[in-house]
Amino acid sequence: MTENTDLKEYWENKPRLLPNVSIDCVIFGFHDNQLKILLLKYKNTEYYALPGGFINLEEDLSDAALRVLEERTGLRDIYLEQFHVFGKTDRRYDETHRQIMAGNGITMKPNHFLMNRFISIGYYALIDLSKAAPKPDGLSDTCDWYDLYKIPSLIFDHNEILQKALETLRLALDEKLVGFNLLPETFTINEIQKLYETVLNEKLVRSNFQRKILSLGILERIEKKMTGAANKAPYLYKFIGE
Amino acid sequence: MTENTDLKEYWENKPRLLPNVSIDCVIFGFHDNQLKILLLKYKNTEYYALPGGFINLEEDLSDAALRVLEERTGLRDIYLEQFHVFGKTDRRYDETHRQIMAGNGITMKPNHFLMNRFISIGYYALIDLSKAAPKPDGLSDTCDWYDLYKIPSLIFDHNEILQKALETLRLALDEKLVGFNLLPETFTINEIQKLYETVLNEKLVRSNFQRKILSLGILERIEKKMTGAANKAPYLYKFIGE
DNA sequence: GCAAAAGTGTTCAAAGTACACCCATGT
DNA sequence: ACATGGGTGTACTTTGAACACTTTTGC
Repeated sequence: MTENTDLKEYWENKPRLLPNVSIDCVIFGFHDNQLKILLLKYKNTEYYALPGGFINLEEDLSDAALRVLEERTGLRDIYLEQFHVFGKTDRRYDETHRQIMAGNGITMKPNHFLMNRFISIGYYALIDLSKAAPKPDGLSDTCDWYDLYKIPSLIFDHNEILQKALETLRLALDEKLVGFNLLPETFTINEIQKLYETVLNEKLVRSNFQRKILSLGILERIEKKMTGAANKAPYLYKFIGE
Repeated sequence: MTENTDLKEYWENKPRLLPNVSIDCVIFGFHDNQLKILLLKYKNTEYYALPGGFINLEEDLSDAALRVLEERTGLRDIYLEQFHVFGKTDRRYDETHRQIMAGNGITMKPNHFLMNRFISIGYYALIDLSKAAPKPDGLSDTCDWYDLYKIPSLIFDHNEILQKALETLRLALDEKLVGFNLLPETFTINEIQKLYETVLNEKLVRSNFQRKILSLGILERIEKKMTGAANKAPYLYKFIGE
């Protein structure tokens, strides 16, 4: 049985899933002083979407979110936070689903389980972009990073979901920084500052930021980092206890 | 057709609801310097529960929460906030459901829609207890206020849901105070302070609280309130623009 | 020495805390 | 008058923003 036969079988029948509920993951990745978002593009369409999935009948909600994240990035043990449930009655996108499936050579019966209203539970994650290995799902042909401030138009209400995730992230940045997998093992204060500036989309005062971030008491100073540049070498830091 | 026949019919068949999803409402009410919670007690059982409900197929999630609130309190246009989704696989309470139904003379078929895993979306509301007219639902015989710090053991994971709601409320108190319907039309600063102290479960310094709450810029001073007590009369306040 | 970036110090303002004092009210 | 609770003032501490100064590095 080829992989494609599996895929057709899966989508043409009603899988053993929690009906009418989906998960959407806003996966933030940081690199090159840019905050990026992981998006899928469905085969033979111009439809971009957040990585998402469904919940198996015997699967915790949070595990389902972790699974979606792992399937798309290969990463495990990642900090994931639930931020909102989107539940308007007009979350029903029969025609778009039909086109996505058509792009994969799959014909949907009128009573297909996707032909229904769905509520979607939003999760967000923050990762070190360089550690991820993005992988499209069966229906999409690309799974790539997009600059947060150059996001294409997304299917369904995914632009709204992304916006809400970003708001939540901005409010939670300080408290959640420890659990984040957004930075490499060791890093300079300047790198964290760039991260903050990118997430908040505003410039911060270097000297004050330094004190503020150190005062959180979550950083441990390691050795200096000789960059080869004609200036004072910054210290490297890591999160305490890691 | 008697009302009881309707009830039996409703619960013995699969109603047109979003399957496997429920709503639970943590309804906080303030009165007599006490923070209370609205709880149901199911007929002919010792089971206490948060007011809850299901989502009609053609109903927004937030409207469903508002409807549950109105059905139990008679109140409309109330501030409601979604705070968490509870989605563990063990949220499946066949035996308890069976007993609740049995208490109402209803026999559940083995494939009844409640005999399944449910995820539950938590909402919380804050109301002026004296404005509410609690009304049991069809399956319960009481719908009453319980002191927050004397909560009985609740069914399912409702104690956990309540705890999470309280944590969210404590963090959001300042920002959400305006939208709250937790106080009467007009009130004294002391009444708000009692509210804060009850919610936070700690004593606050009177003089400082006064300034802090006034500095929020959301209160408008009305006339004095002659209490008849042997002390200076406090001013009454109302929320600006109400 | 000089430019560039890192690290530290200084100053001022805002916000939060502790506590004292005065004011109004009914007995 | 005085006890009681409401309202305001004052002094101190903490937090945070603005900006100057010093240190380190490679050319």
